[in-house]
Amino acid sequence: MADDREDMGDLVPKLARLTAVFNSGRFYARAAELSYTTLERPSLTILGVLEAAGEPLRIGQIASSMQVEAPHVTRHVQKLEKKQLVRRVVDADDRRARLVAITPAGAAIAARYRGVVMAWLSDAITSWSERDRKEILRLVTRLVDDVLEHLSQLEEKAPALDSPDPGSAAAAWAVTD
Amino acid sequence: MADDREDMGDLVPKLARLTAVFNSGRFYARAAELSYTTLERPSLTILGVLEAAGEPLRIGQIASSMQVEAPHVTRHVQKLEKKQLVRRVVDADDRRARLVAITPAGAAIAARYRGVVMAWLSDAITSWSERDRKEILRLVTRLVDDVLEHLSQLEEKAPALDSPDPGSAAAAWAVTD
DNA sequence: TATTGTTATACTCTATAACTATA
DNA sequence: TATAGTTATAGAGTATAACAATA
Repeated sequence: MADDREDMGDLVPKLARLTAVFNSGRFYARAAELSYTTLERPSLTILGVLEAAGEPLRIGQIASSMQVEAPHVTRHVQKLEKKQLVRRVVDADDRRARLVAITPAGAAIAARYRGVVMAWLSDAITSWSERDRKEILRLVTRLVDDVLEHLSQLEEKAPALDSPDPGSAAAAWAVTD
Repeated sequence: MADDREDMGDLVPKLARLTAVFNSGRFYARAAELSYTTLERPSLTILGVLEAAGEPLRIGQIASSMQVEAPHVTRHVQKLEKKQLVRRVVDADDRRARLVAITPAGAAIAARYRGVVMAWLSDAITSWSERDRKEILRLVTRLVDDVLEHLSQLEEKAPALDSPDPGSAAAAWAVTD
């Protein structure tokens, strides 16, 4: 168990760098430019979520998928609606909610952006074997699923951690920032 | 080739979600809480970079590693210095530069934070086989290396893309946002 | 009374531009 | 003249709180 964690410890800095690259303004700016879009990053992300889902989603579902709070999604959906890249329909089953649906114009932009990133990623790993390509797709897919699953489990049973027990062993590590 | 790209297309949304999770404020807030630190995220990232490097680094090196611009690093290094989590020494070889070195207190915080993330990641994949764990470490490591390599190649030969040729085939795709 | 979403506000993150000092 | 870094400023990204409407 301790050994497992040691092994995985090497993965943390790697993932940190990977996320830094994909999340960097530089990376986004370049991909957006090649996609001929002036949309802000969260707007493009929303289009991507809707495209991947293949069906209209609620604000809450989009927020959850993006790991952000709802108001953030609301604001960008409003901008997207003005540009007619999404449209909103009242959810017949629950009239508090309104479903966000991607329009053909929105889907075109999402597909173009994804195509740019895809081509770029593909170019980055041209030297990989067929087997390694299949493996990374399988393992990253599984990692995403398990990480999200684990995260939602933590959130269910977690809220008591706001004020840690000062007498606990963990608190004894505490170091002043 | 077109097929390769199709396959990798599935990887894009997965990576997007993975990076969204690791980069989300929620995730950071939780890990920081468990690490008993009140440092801001970029400060913690800087400590992580210094810890991983194992030697003092220049501002420019840290910025490059984080994929951000130098002024951003400067500001956070100044905060870290006030808290005595890093110290700065003039580079004897080039007196324009000053090396940023992590202090024992800073290293303690970085290690604790990494430990939290590591344990959390380890818990998320407890059900994985030994083989899959080794594989994801190997493949993600390779992916990071290749992606960074490819990115730096693009930056070398890229700057001409600011104003795409309006007559090109690519520009013909252009769709108004 | 709980839940879905919106509006208002503020803070964090990051880039660009202008500047200083050394090479 | 070019490079490493800093200071100043502005804009993008996101969270929290207060509210409205429906369940």
